Amino acid sequence: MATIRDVAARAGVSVATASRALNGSGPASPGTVELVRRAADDLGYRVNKAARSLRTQRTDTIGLLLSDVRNPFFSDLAYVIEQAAAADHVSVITMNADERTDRQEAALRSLATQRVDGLIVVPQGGATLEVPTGMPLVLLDRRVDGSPAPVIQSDNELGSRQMIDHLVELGHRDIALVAGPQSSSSGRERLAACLAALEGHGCTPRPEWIVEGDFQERSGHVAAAALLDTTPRPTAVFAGDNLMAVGVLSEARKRGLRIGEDIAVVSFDDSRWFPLLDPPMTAVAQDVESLGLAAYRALKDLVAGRPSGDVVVPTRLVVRRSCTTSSIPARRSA
Amino acid sequence: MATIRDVAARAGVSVATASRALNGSGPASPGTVELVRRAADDLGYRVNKAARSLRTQRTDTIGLLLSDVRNPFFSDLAYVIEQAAAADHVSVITMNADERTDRQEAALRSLATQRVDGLIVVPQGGATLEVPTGMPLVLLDRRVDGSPAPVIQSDNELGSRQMIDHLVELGHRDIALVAGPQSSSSGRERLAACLAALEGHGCTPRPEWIVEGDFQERSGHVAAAALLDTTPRPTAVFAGDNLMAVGVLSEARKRGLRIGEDIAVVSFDDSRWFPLLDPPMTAVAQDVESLGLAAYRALKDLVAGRPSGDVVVPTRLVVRRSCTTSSIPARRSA
DNA sequence: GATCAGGGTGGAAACGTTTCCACATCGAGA
DNA sequence: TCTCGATGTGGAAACGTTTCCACCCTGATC
Repeated sequence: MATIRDVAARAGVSVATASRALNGSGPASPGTVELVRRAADDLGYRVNKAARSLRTQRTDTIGLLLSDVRNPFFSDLAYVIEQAAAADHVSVITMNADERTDRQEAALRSLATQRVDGLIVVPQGGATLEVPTGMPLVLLDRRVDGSPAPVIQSDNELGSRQMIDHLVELGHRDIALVAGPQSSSSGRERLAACLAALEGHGCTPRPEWIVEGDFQERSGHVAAAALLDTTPRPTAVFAGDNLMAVGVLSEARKRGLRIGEDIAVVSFDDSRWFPLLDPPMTAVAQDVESLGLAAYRALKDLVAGRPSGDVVVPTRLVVRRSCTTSSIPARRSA
Repeated sequence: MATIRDVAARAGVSVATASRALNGSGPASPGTVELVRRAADDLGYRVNKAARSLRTQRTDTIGLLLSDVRNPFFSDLAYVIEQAAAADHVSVITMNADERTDRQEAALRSLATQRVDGLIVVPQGGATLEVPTGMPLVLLDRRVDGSPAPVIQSDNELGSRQMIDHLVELGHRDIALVAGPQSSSSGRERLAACLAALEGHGCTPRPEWIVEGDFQERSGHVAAAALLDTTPRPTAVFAGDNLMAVGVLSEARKRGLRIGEDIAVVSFDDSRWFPLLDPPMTAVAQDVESLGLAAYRALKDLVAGRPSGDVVVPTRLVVRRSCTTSSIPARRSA
């Protein structure tokens, strides 16, 4: 591959001049610029990022550490962030923690040796986030205690309240919660907000109606299996993310329950698939576009040395048909 | 951040020795190794990849160019490939072409300046794939004419035949096809195989029953809109990927058609969501794990200078309930 | 006509590694 | 005792950039 040396030689100028001409980083006569550009084109020259990084101490690359790429919520976030970064000619190295703290550590080590300019992390609960000191860091979707990094997240309190209010309005009083892992802030916040909202309506759930999952589909199954065997059975189940909702849904189906009639199933987190389910699922939609853009912008600020703060993005209730009222016992029909 | 110089100083050895000790790349006494290791640990030393790459001409990074991360088929592939690479301490830079050729070009340019060790690409149809000469390259899911790069893909011929045979066996004879873009090899192969299979059964479809989409959800809507207005109406629609199937499904629903009763809708490409749809969708499942691993292994071979060849991964028909027989006219009940 | 400002240019250092080469040490074999 | 090979070590070059600095012009200002 051609180096800047080759380009300079072909253009008949020095390496220094070639560099300035290509980057516009210093004085260079229009003629020279043209000459160097042409030489670079002819040779198919592409700057060597490793060499540039070594010299400039920047990589024009950021790290994105997700907890699960296969969760559409996160893959959509990755999409938005990658798009925004590409517009700035910044590359994104996406890694996966698979909801595991050891993977998170490994990924962070790897990102550190890459000397990425900054990091957007969806942190694993229960782990201390070991990031090289001085490395710009933005937390996405979840917070971690004691970290000074800005946090970009949905308004979990609002979203939870919207859904609980909706359910109660429909007449539900026996509402079960499949919470996210309580080691994660989003899991905690959503559960707490749901409980507070329920409390406000005077319908505190039975303890056995609160089950902790891990944001993955399997745990939705397991939780539903436990929940649906209780007597009395709850009339509605609110799952803490889209994957667990899917788990709950298929477990309920397997038991022959008609969703939306025998029992309501709803989800925090919307999904493009929800409108097509049987029946279409009511959900609290997160504004993925805003979340991703805010995270990228926050990181960009940090990298540029500007201060940056937390962002809370509002949620929106999307009512579909997975919680019609027919399942509700008469006592509440008043 | 500590450099190897600092480590060497702290361990009281030369830089050269420190490097050898840390990498095991040359002779070093056990005592020295221990000493250097400890010094590195104390300092929290992480090798600077840019510097290493500059010297070694390797980056231990590969590029993965996808056509659409938000398509679960591809995000699952990304997951598998990233996992496999991580086990080798290889990083993956994932980029998105968004099914657009200009984005593909931009991404390839960017990947070239990163000097990735190799490239796994899901190529856009209709574009010539400009990859730096000598750069190891593996094509995934789709082939491109004239490229000598190994191709890893599902057995489109088998999958198409499995599905057509199944439909015909159920009594369908009026089968419509929402094909993938004919600029992509997978789109072409699947359509050709479907037509051949239909021919074999003596039921060549009417021209208006063959519609070309672009693998995205919207085009499924559009195709279905056209298809469902024809008279006679086809009794079954076979979509070329999971996203277009979703589009067809929701369009059909919007028109009040009962899927699996009034009309059958099936898909090339399975999805974790398909079992939950209304009704659960019959699909040709691709073996994503095998595809991803094969692609990574092929690239690894190429990077190591070993030859590598095409891989065709078998598909599997997953029968659910989106194509029961009630929609089929009597003429075929014999 | 001398001075000055500033644009354009080239030489060379520096970034942090790895690795080639030369050298020293040591034990074993002649 | 001398040589030899193996082993461990350090110096220094090289990878491809960017950027500091010094230099040479040119044209304008005094």
